[in-house]
Amino acid sequence: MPASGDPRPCSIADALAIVGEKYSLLVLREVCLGNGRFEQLVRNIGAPRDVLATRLRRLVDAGILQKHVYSERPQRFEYRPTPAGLELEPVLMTLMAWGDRHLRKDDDRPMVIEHICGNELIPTVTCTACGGEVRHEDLMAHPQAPGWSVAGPTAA
Amino acid sequence: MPASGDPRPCSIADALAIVGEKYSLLVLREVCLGNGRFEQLVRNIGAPRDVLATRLRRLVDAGILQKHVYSERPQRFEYRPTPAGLELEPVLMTLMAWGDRHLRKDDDRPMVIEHICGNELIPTVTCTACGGEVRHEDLMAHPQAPGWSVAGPTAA
DNA sequence: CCAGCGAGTAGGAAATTCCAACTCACCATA
DNA sequence: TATGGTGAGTTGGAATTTCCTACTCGCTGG
Repeated sequence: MPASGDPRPCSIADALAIVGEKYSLLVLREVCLGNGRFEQLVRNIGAPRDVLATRLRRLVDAGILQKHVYSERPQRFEYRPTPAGLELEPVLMTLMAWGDRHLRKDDDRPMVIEHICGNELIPTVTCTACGGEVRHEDLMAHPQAPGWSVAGPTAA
Repeated sequence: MPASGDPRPCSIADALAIVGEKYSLLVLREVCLGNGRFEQLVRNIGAPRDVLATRLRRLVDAGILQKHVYSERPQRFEYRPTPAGLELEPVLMTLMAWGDRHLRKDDDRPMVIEHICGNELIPTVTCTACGGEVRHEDLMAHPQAPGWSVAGPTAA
């Protein structure tokens, strides 16, 4: 992903420029689960080792992961999410829920997340101000910068 | 993205296999904004036309977009999100908010979304059951299928 | 001394992306 | 009826990335 190419200023594009490359979000999944060692990542994600090394460098540079030494002599590392990285976990949860709903028949979810409240986590994206669920019809886009021409129902 | 490669059964990986390719989520952004025509997509996303054509085919096949005829003779199309596609919009909003928070200094957000409640949308991912915000420390992963070995704090 | 593990690097084949140009159908004008 | 223009792609090759296998390097354990 050399040039962003995106002619619009957009935080979605910017975010994807960092975590949108192949494997990056799966790395984050593993790291959030505590499986942050290189060999674990290779095994659990199934990514080529060199690509993985590149991704890890990038995610560390971006401040999403941190390289943690879990053993001096022999020196061994583990990747852990930074606070910024942890803030992406809700994105993963939302994506997982979407996949569970739309990509699987029945209830054969490969993974269930339990929330501290005791229930299975079914994430909902809500408006912080009013608490209401975020639905397309309730949104209105207001471009703040040039480069945006919005046409449709979500227009400004 | 030929082989998923992911040796684990995982709805995050499955979802990313569909919408995780370069440009796919940007296509969804534009389409949710109502800019669903091929030429608009080319201009607004900055993707090569051939790649875009491939992505659009894939997203339609996956049931995320629908090709809509807005003019017979000359035949002209517009891509629109299906209900399944619209359910990904919260993912985009969450990603945008993350980008706004971590990738930009100050408040130079390129786009502000207004919620129907009258406030600026700041999305929060919450637990549907208890309404609490989803935070890493409050989650516990329970693998339902073989292929999972979880080590860390979020372990089962 | 030899084998083995973790964490990568190196080299080349295979697959994708990128770019510019081209097509095809149709309309508008003249 | 030629001439130009638009929308929605397709095509052909060059430039990048990915993928795969093997290799390295530091260190430990027997």
